[in-house]
Amino acid sequence: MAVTERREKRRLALRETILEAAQAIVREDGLAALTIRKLADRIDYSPAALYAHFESRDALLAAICREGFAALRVALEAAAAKNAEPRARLLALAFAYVRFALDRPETYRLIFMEDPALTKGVFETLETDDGARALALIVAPFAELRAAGTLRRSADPARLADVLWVVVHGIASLRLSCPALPATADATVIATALDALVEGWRPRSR
Amino acid sequence: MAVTERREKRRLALRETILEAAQAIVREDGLAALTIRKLADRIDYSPAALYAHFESRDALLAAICREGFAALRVALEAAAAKNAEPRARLLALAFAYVRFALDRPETYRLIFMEDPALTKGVFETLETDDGARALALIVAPFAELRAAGTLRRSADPARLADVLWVVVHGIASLRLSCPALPATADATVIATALDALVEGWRPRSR
DNA sequence: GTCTATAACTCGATAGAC
DNA sequence: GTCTATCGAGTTATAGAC
Repeated sequence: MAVTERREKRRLALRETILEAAQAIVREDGLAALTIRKLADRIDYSPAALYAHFESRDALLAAICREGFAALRVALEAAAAKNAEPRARLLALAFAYVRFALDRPETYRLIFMEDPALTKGVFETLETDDGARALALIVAPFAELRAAGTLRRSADPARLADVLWVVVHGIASLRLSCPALPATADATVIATALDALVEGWRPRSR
Repeated sequence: MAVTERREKRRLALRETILEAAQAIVREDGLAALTIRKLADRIDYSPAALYAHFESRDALLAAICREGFAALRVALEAAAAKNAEPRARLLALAFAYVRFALDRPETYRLIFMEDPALTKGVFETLETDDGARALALIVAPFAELRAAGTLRRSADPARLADVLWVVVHGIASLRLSCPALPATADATVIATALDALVEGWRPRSR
């Protein structure tokens, strides 16, 4: 079946080409600029051809979302791998998260700031549960800090991780929609919040 | 000049009618559902008539934004007024903020999660500087806590206020776009973050 | 599978009559 | 100011030829 095999290979390659071109358009001109016509034009196919690979524009968006989220997880894993010390790792994770959002604003926007239905659908179909793995990266350092006695026994690592996530998402999404607004620099907000979380949950002196 | 006066009054009333209908559509079906045609239909005017009152759809959106932000400020002021004690006031402000976003999701989205250009334009033309007044509501309690010796002298109230704002915006915007996501309840995230900020910046024991 | 061609819409905005 | 009528440009999606 070498023929059908090659055909399948070509098919997947074209799908990939479409996806990459779509991401490029979204990256360059934003989500609203992604139209089937423009996309087809860019890769020299007719608009109708795309429908053989993606059911609809929404299906295409979902695919972009999934790829984007996977990239975010990779960026976070890279940041985590470089820092053995838990607190430094948390700081690195927070910076990597915000950096990802600022580097790929339209992708981040698509994943976390647009249509809830799209986001929901994407998170439900993530392979290998990217979502849980990404969150686990943030939970782990808090758990380590607690195990080391730096945090109280009553401090719940999952809860602290959610707070930190809320902080970094808050920074990212504000910068994407009202860039001028939090007067405080991103790095300062991250450091202040993380310091507060760790210091605020340190075991009481006595 | 009683005639022109009455005419002006009617004119303003119609402008108000348009604005309210537009807000209703946005509230009910979202920003994308707000079209000139649908709006005109709703108030039994022709599409063209609206252009006598708003230069463009964008101008209409900006007006909705301004009204929405004013409403947010009012909600925050009400929350602040009910709590003399600074820490309780911060908690109440945080809850009021998130509640506003959840009560009027599409309005909140329009103000803080959509087009940066729109947001920028709106914040630059806010009358009586609503923006600064709203932020001042959050800065004040932190300043009071510091003055009372509950926070270190080195704790900057404006910086802590920015962090708290980032937290509440983070919660609000995540709930609007991925409702399922932070597993931790909103109230818990707020309480955890606020506790951390205050406890983490308490004067060192010695 | 991919093409051309087009259906069947949507939209914002404007011209010109009244 | 408000109307009707329409322009011009946009969209997703599909029918049918190849």
